[in-house]
Amino acid sequence: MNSSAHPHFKTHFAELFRAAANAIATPDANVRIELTRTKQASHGDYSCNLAMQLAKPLHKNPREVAGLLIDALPASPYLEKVEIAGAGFINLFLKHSAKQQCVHQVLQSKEMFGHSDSGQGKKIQVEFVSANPTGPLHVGHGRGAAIGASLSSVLTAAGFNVSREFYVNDAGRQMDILTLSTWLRYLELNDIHIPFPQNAYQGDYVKSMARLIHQAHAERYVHHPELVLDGLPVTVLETVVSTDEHLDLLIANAKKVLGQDYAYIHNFVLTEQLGDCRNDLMEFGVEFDTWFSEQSLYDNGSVARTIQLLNDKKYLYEQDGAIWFRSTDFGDEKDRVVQRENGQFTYFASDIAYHLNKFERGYEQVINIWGADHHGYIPRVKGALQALGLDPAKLEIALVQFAVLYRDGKKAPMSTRSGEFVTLRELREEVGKDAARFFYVMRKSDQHLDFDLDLAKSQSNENPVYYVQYAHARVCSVLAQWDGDAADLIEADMAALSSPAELALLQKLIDFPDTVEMAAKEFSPHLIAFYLRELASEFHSYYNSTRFLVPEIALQHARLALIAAIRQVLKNGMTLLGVSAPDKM
RNA sequence: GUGCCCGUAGCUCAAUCGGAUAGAGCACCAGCCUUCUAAGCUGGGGGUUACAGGUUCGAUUCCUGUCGGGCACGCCA
Repeated sequence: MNSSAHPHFKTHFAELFRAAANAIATPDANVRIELTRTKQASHGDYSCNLAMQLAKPLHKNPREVAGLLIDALPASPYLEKVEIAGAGFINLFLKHSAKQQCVHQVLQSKEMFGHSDSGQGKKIQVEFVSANPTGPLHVGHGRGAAIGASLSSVLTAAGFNVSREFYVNDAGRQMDILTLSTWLRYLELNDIHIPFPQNAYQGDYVKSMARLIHQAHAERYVHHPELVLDGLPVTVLETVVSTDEHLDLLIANAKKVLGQDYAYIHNFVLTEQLGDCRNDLMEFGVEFDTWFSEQSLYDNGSVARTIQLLNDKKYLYEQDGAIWFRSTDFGDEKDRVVQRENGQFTYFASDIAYHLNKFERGYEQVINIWGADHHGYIPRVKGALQALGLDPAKLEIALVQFAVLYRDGKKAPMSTRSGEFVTLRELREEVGKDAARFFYVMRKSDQHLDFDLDLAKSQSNENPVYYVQYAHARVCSVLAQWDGDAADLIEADMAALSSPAELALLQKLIDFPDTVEMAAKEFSPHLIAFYLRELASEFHSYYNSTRFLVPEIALQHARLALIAAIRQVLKNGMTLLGVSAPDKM
């Protein structure tokens, strides 16, 4: 990347303009040097608005400043010409040779093209998915998984030291409800029929787990129904009334009558669901470096210690028998309970401990990918970090809007508890991993995603991932029919590539590293998806207008080298998104 | 009711911390396969960037208000 033969143009030109700005003795040397790619060919390849920024402090009109800057601009071997345009833009035109050399760079760097060291090895953690292990992942989780995985890959490519983490909520009430649900299903298998609460987990996977326990342990966990229903109103015997109190009583009874066996069932369902989740995600191309247990924060005293720390700093107070954190000191709407009247810590309490733990592990930047419905939770978490003396700016919360499912043109219901949901696994099996991964990151993460199941399942040519993959397969096909060795193309002379389409393609390849950097900086993997579609589009157009296997060897090799480079960049981009790059379609 | 996010072509979405004539895909219309993969390409119509003000050389972008939509407002997780 840093070879003087292959400069990073934006950086290179920024240095030239910095020198020019200093030379004309600007009173404000702190201006940011901005270089942007132009939209129109008549505006050159790169544009700089420095003259307009300096016009005011220099008390001169922008075009005059532009003239001074150009006069002071050090010579560059890559520039064909420099022009003043519009209100004072300075447009840079690259020499053809400067563009052509990027083919060599791509073919030499191979899968590393697009990688940079701009992240400087900074330790950064991305926490995502973190779904309750109480049932199969659904298509909503899928979006967080796809965005988190792609963003992690992008950050890695941009030179960050990335750690992917899944926070396992194994300590809460939801796990108790799943444990109870499984046990009730197990009792049914033993001909003990207790009305199954509506707000318990209804899914078939609960029955499956009950069968596994039944097969392995027969009637070992059977208890008399009267004990199970102890203390519950008589009416529940006939109905499936389902209040939280009802459920909590059942859970309490289960813990009482099962004793040590409760922990066994709890652990069994947790292990089952976590294993299922892990496999599901692995098949989706999503893997984690760390699966972090919430329960461990209780077991090793982290939660109690963290709360004590907040208390020492005078951010806690007691009211109505509960312990509150004064989050309003940090802009939250109201104070929040960290320890309930019954002595139980809240989820918020363990979450504070968790975030403190993240920074204790040395991460310089932490990114949480959350569903947008959690946005109200941000002020209290950031507030807690601030209270603990940490910089809340080091925690970045990326909100992901839920995917809204459409089936037969209507919204599909989504509720884990009721069992009416489309699972991620189902989606993968029907539309394929590639389509699902690409589809999920096709739009900005803070935008709603309308997921048309019928369209996604139809395998029609409307699926955008095929368009990009097809470009890759087409290049493979051409190179397979050429009787040379692709490795030799690195030596090809690119001077023959001078048509507008070819020069535009060369510039597009040059743009790839910038796009990766931008995606990393803005936490926006969708930029990669858009880039790939644009590159594929330009290639398809080029393919239809130009023959590659032409008789003139120099021209043939130059064109083949170009499409080989395009193939490499398409593959690198698709890899970032977890999409495969097939050789044939 | 309060807070946060959003409102761009018929539909789904882009637009590089404020830049030049706001761009793609789908849909619609008209064309292109005896030539390297037609899952492709070429051309066409489509817009007061919800609305009204403000800030400045310049606003889809920033500020205020109105309208419309989403989400959140537990001693749940």
